[in-house]
Amino acid sequence: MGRWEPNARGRLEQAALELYIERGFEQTTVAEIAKRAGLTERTFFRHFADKREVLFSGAGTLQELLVTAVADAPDSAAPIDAVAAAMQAAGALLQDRRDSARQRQAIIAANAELQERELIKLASLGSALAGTLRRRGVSDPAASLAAEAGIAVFKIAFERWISETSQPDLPRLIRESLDELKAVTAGK
Amino acid sequence: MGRWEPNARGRLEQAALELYIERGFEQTTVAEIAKRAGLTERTFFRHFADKREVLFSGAGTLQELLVTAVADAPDSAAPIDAVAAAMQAAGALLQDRRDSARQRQAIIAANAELQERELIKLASLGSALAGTLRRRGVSDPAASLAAEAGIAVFKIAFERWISETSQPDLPRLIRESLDELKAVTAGK
DNA sequence: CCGACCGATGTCAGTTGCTGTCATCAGCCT
DNA sequence: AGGCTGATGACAGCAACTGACATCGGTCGG
Repeated sequence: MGRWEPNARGRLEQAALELYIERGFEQTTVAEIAKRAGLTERTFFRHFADKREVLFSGAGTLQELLVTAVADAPDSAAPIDAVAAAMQAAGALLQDRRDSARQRQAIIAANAELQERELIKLASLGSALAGTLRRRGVSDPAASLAAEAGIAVFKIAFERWISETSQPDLPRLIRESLDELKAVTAGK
Repeated sequence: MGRWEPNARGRLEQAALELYIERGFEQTTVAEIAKRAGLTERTFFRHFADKREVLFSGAGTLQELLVTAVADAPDSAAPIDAVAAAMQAAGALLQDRRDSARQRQAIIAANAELQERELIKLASLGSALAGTLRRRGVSDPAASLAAEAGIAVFKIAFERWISETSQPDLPRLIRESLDELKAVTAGK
């Protein structure tokens, strides 16, 4: 233990989330976040690259999860199915945190800069998944397209999951979204 | 005519492009851009919402183009083919500006903030195309998926077009990318 | 047990993106 | 002539972010 209160990073995340909800992202200053966490502005920027990143701390873990899920898929699985299966596994983890997911998504939906950050995280995920598919022997245009298509499937399923008044099953929505994509791209 | 040199906006665009190439995006200040254009920093922000936007002034036009192309597609065209045809039309327009496209893409590739901006422009394009498809009678998950898939197809074709040492035909790359997507999503 | 070292934090000054506000100055209209 | 308008300049100010240096406990080798 150091001489300071423990878990500075966690306190900063918590404080930021609260303030973003209370007054919105733009109306919150980093100094306010730091103050609520009992720290200084400078320390905030030692833990997070910028004011947005505090909302995306879980992205790295999620990406690793999906990458290993794709890497561990049976060899018999087609690329798009390997990606979709990984997405369903991730979806299952989100299933019981729907309320926090909604809250977070509401914050992001209210601010363009946050949407930009989310999009680049998804793009990074796409590159990682494409790389994993290539390591499984999938050749290049197919690997990138399967990864991008998988992300599109997830995005649309996630939107529906968040916006439904009932509480649908996210993995099921992902599977349905994948089936819909397959139908839509069924060649003439 | 006013009392000032004409085409302030164009001069700002030109100056920004030059400086972004000369020293990179981050190393260029808005004050420098304005000075090279013979204007002030304040005037820059009257013409462009922020320092990045100056690289995306054509996005609106391109989006309108694609939306009308999808809207004007024959009723017999499947959603994904209507989108792909629109992408091919846009690709044909880019075909003879490959050098400037490469230059621009090199600037964007060197900076994460610019990549974020590009991604949100593509996302906005996706929403617009999905809306157009819906107006054509396509139901919702299919419309969004067709639009997103079409954008993925374009992204991957564009990357190849930019990175090839030879000078391939962009519309052809788009068609090939679409075929690849159809192959990849061919359900079992 | 002591002093050197280390890692997390604080302090402070500075740059830059971006905004609000008011002044200026031609041309245009009546 | 006089007033209106639209584009620009001038200036002050805020907030995000960075670099440099100080501080303070704990740890570890001697």
